[in-house]
Amino acid sequence: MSEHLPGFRDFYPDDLARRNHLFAILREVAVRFDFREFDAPVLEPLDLYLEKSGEEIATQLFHFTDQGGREVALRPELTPSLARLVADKAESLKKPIKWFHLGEHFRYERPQKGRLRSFFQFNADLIGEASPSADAELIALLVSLLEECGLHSEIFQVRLSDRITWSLFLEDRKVPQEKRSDLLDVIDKSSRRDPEATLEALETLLPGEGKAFLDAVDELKSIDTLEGITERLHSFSQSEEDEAARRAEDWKVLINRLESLGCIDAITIDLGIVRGLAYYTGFVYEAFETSGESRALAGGGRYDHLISKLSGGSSDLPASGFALGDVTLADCLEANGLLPEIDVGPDLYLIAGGQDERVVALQDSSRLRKAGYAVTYPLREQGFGKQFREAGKSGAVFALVYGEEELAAGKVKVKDLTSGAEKSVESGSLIEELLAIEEAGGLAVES
RNA sequence: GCGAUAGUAGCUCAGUUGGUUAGAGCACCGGCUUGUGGUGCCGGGGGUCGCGGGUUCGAAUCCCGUCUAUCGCCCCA
Repeated sequence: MSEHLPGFRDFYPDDLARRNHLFAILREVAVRFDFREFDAPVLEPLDLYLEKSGEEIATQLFHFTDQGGREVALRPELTPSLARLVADKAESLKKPIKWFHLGEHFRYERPQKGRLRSFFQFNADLIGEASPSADAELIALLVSLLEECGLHSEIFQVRLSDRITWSLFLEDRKVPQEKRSDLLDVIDKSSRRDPEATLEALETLLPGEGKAFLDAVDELKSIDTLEGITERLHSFSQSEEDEAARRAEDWKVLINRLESLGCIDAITIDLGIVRGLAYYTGFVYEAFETSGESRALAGGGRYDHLISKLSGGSSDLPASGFALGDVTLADCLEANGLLPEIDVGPDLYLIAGGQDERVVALQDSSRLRKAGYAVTYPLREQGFGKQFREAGKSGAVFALVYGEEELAAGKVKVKDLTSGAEKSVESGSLIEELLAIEEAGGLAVES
């Protein structure tokens, strides 16, 4: 039955109106935070993605060989393209770079709730600033985006974590360097896996120490206050100026900024968030519905070495950013009754009695359209009753009636389709009259 | 890629232990209606019952396969 490819969507006008409405909100909020919109190609060299993520990623890409023999792929994410844009002009771009992007992405994966093969993603990145103030700005933007879509902190929370804190934890426990990335992976999964499986995985990596390690991990994950984090980090410290002490200071700066920016209510400290990706280097976060079940609304974090890696070392800039997907966002809004029905009706619906009246109505439609009104009229000859019915169903704000009487008197009858009230106006001053009526908030019913 | 459940009109669904020409509401189109709609009345179009095969005198109904969707696993940039 399905006419589109699996994981792809058709957007009928009502659907697209809703999508555009949401996108307009996202764009507007991003601009308020002084982020600039950019774009990049949808189709990129396959290598761009293999370099970042390895060969295995190819099975999850839409990729093919083009007629020129080039291996190409539809973009599954934006970061590699962004890194190229930034690296190419790293010298001349004013720092910090605050850019955002809203576009379609493609991943060849099993479609599920909240995850399709084609989806739109809002990306925001802040490049060239390594301090936690940049992370705070991004998180504040994320919270604002969700709030302006109608959500609030009782519906969603941004779970905040830090990979450096985890590294210091591993360091403190004297875990060999080569096992750290695997352990972070196990820790990342531990929140959505049953404890037995986690214990088993830990025991494999650290024979004999699995249980003790798991207890220590759970203890760290249970911390949900700045004081708790600070205390724990100082327990890793050897001196007042080592990395653990500096990280405690970073946490303090970040949390204080988030407080000042007014979004602390939407933040939960939760070290259970690690994010699977190896390239994250600092604070990481994911936005979730508090109701629990659904997948992350958004996710992001700091990736200080990625631009260097993707640019082949030609430029090295600290960076941080997040992505917000349209599928989970729309699901969340719908579940909370916040998906608006967008009215796509015209401003004016013209109703004409006969041939002569129609000529005048069409002439007016031309004037009105040039003046900026969305104008429509029935394409076929129809009776008044029928035309009024159509006018009502069209969603138009006003009907303009061109009948025999109006034509003879050089007038047009304006009908407010919401209130049902009518007013005859001089044909020559129609636009002025319409403006006055709109100014007054419509035509009132005579009492 | 692996398991589980489902699939009947554009949408939501009904369809008796297998039995004539598969129905309803909403939506859509037309008429009543060349001067008043969204909210009246009458009528109409629209289905290879997801697709393919099998069992049977006969299949929307039972069996197998397949596709798609949903849920769980893997993954989640």
